Amino acid sequence: MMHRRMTKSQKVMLSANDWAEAALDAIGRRGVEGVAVEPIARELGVTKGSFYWHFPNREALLVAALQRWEARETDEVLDRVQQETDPRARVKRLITEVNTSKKASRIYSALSSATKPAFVRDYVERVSKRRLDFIIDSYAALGLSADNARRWALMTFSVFLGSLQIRRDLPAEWPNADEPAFAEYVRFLMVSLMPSELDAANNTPAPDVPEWPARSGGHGF
Amino acid sequence: MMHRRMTKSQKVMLSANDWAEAALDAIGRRGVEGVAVEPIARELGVTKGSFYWHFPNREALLVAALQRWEARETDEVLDRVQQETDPRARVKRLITEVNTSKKASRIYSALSSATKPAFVRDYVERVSKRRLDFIIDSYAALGLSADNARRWALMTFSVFLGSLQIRRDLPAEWPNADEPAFAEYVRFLMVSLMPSELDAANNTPAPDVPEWPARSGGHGF
DNA sequence: TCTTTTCCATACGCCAGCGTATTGACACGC
DNA sequence: GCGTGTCAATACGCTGGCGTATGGAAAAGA
Repeated sequence: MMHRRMTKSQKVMLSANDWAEAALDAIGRRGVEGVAVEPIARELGVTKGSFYWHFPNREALLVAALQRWEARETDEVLDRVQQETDPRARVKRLITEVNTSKKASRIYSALSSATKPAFVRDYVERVSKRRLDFIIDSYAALGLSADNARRWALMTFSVFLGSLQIRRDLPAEWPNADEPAFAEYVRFLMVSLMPSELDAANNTPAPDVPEWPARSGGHGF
Repeated sequence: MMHRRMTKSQKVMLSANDWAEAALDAIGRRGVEGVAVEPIARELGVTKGSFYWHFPNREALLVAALQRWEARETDEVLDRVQQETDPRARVKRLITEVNTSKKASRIYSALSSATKPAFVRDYVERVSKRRLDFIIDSYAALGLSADNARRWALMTFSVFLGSLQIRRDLPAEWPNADEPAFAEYVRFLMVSLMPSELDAANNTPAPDVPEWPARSGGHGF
């Protein structure tokens, strides 16, 4: 529901949110350093005279963009996954979520590798921690101990983040969502990232296994 | 073996490699955009008069830094892992390699999210592909089919990349290398990222498993 | 000794982006 | 109509980084 204010002889009036959204887009396309007032103004078809009415300076624009990002990455994304009540379905949803919104993943990685405005790291840390905690809770809901849930969650979160990076750095190696190889890989990951019932029942604090344990079943049939 | 040329009254003379190395360091600390001639010159204790004797422009410096990076990330790192002949030991080495050289991982992620000099993506793609291919070969050496080796390798590479990102974005959530939790997590990953002998024997092109198969054994005892 | 080469400093012009100041155009209340 | 508030254009100074031009000092040959 875009509530565009039209005035000045049918020309679009910009709001602070429009600028924040454009800044987020710039982060995804050019990185945090690419959030420059005058280039974004050109993209929006105005001059920076408009910007400095809505914001005091560039840093305020970055903060606004980061607040929007944090809200979206928690409320929206997590809510979408949280609709799944079954923890297994949650993990699967998380995996398939990798292939949605290439733009969102670019923003995430751009913010992750950003260093210059120091407060960016705070937003990244909060969003990342919320995601990890959510996965931990999902595994805990399966009956795993706290330590085991944390281990599974760390691995699953790593797969999630790593998959985003592979899809960007090696797009040719990543199966397309419409190919059968993609569905096969998702099923493969589900098997690998889901503990068995025995794991849930046997909650040892440390995996007291021999060095290279032979695992029976699970993959291959 | 640093072959430092000392002249001009005991002042260190810089070489092109010194500049390239400083540029790599700048990439890790400030990102690709942070590779600026004059700031690096200040860090090296010289002026840009020195730089423009060794390089024609900033782009040449970036190319030199990227060439050094590509050489190091393939020859050195892979050779270190390749010394392990056992494919299982290779994967374990790769996992523990996550916790070494925080600086190298920062460079990797900075280059991954870089967009402005387009040729950066070529270097990232080549290095990433070599790493993935190496992991694929390692799994293939276990007797897996090409498809299965690729699936396992994609998952392991994802875990590797994702772990680097978690260690940077959520350092508090990542176990320290000296804590017992780290060793436990490594063993956990080894179990999860290693196919069983049954998998190697049963090379079905697709994991023909039920939706949520029950896996027996492996974790928890 | 006296060139020549090597490496660096200094000074300059240029451009892009930040932030400010000022003005202007339109909408709306009265 | 007339002020007032809202949003944007224009013009300006400032800074930081790029690239060039030129000079200079030390080392290396001759």
